[in-house]
Amino acid sequence: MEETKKSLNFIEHIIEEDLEEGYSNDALRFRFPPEPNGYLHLGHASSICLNFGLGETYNAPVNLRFDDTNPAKEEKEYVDAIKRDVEWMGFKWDKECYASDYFQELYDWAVMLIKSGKAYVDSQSSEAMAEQKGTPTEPGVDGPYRNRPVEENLDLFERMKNGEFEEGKHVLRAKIDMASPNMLMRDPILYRVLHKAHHRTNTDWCIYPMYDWTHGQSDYLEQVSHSLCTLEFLPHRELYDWCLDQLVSNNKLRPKQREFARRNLSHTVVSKRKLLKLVEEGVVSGWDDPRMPTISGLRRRGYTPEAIRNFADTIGIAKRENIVDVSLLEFHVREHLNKISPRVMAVLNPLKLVITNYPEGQEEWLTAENNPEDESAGFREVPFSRELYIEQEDFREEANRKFFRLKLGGEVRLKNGYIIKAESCTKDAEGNIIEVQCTYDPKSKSGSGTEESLRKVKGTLHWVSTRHAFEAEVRLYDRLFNDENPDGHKDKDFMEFVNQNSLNKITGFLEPSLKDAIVGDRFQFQRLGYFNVDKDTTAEKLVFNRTVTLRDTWAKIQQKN
RNA sequence: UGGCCCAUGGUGUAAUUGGCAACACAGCUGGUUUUGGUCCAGUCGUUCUAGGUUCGAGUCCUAGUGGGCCAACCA
Repeated sequence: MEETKKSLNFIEHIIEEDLEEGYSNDALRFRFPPEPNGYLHLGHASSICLNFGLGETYNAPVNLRFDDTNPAKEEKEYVDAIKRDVEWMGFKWDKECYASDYFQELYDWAVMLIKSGKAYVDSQSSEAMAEQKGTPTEPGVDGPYRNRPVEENLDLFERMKNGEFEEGKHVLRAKIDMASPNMLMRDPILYRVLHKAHHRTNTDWCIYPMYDWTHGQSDYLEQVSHSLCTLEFLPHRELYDWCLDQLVSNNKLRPKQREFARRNLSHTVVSKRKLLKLVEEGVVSGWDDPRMPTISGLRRRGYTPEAIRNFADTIGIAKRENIVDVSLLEFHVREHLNKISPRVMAVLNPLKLVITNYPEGQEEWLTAENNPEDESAGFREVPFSRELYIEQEDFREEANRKFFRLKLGGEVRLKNGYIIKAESCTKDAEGNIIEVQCTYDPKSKSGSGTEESLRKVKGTLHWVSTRHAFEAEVRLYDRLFNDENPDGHKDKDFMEFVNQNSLNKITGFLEPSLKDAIVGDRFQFQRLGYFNVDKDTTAEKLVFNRTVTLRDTWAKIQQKN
């Protein structure tokens, strides 16, 4: 099969260039390096697809590396959740790595740095150091400890490691240039004292390396060829390279850091800090609340890994600011779910429909196609009887020609069943329609092949038999934020845009075949949308999440009028 | 009042590296359809501005404009 030439993103161009300039394909290695301080979200999904995707196209290994240098924020719970999410996405990492595995090397390298006069122990307060650091427009000035003798630095650093000092008393700083136009080069802190247990090294260490003294070295130790991160790390690149300069040897590969723009999604936030706030303030039920843009939330909502990967591939990667429209994500779930979801009938806003010429007490089982997109999906039987539920929105006493549904005197087909005609309706004291009476054409049965069954009527309705249907909880979701860019307002906090009606729990009436559904099962409720079974399901009650609605042209027509 | 990064339709990304601006989504029109779904066809619309180099510029240069990042013992 001729494959159309795929266009490359700018990262792939860089790699192609490296390959042309003599990089061996065997030297390619990537990594996905999350900090285990929260759950992965759609932004991470993009990065995962980028790195692991590169691994697949170049047949190169990809490490999963936990950037765990801050025990104050990191937990094993997050490590486990991250591994689960990456696996669910369908990717296999080569090595499972931890920055904390390199603490000894990092310490040794720091000692080496001190010995060569390129690092010193600073004993000032953080305020004093901040003051000397200057501002983006003004150079910094040297601090009083900058020229501390090597022996004294060595002694103090060792005692920091031995736990002789409390937090904040001393730090180890690189000696670079307090006047550099790049703030990060103004003698960055390399090590700080933290008397906290680490989820892996426990209390073995009480000094912890900073990000900049860890990331490049970790890449180097793992021989990662291309270290990809988001744009806000661009200013760190100079420091990344400075750190590598201190320790790379000629016969080993020198990693390259390259930066891409993080993906923003409209009507949501993708920042661990902000997602954490939604969880802590109880706006959502947890990190895996189906409204969350986390991978675990999307999974619970009924999204498939394929949908997310296709989405990530479609939006690609670049260097400019962006807000990707959620409709693109929704397109990809629908596209996949349409292919794989069995069709079923469920009524969410029931209106009783009585077929007056259908014998009382009679029932029959009609044959229904499971998935018109998949011949192998087969057929099932659905029960039909005199009393049915249809959707309230599917009946009007009067309506114009654009309304393809049931109206008095009008005809409609009941999906997989008969053509019916509405004759009358009953109202309660407030004037609400509570029942519709209709007649059916016994010869019009679907699939019977009779002349009547072949008749074209404009509308087809889904339905359930009142006697056979069973109740289930159905959770309908709306976007979590009313604003397209909730954290894009300087004067307003993103929390102000939280949609108060993002969750609507209702009771639905489902066809009996659904009784055996188990957690995670996905269905298309015909004419309504895609739904999956939520983990809150119990032996007594099934709970469904609406993953996404079907495309709804009728809703658009109505909006216009 | 500094340094760095970025600028292509409503959205996201491409453009054989200087050679006919393309793909997907969204929107709109129509067709098919026992899901107002799917599918099919059509349509809409773009290189931030001003100069320059060139036979030729989205691509290179200069200036401007707009947006972003940088002053955590976070990553």
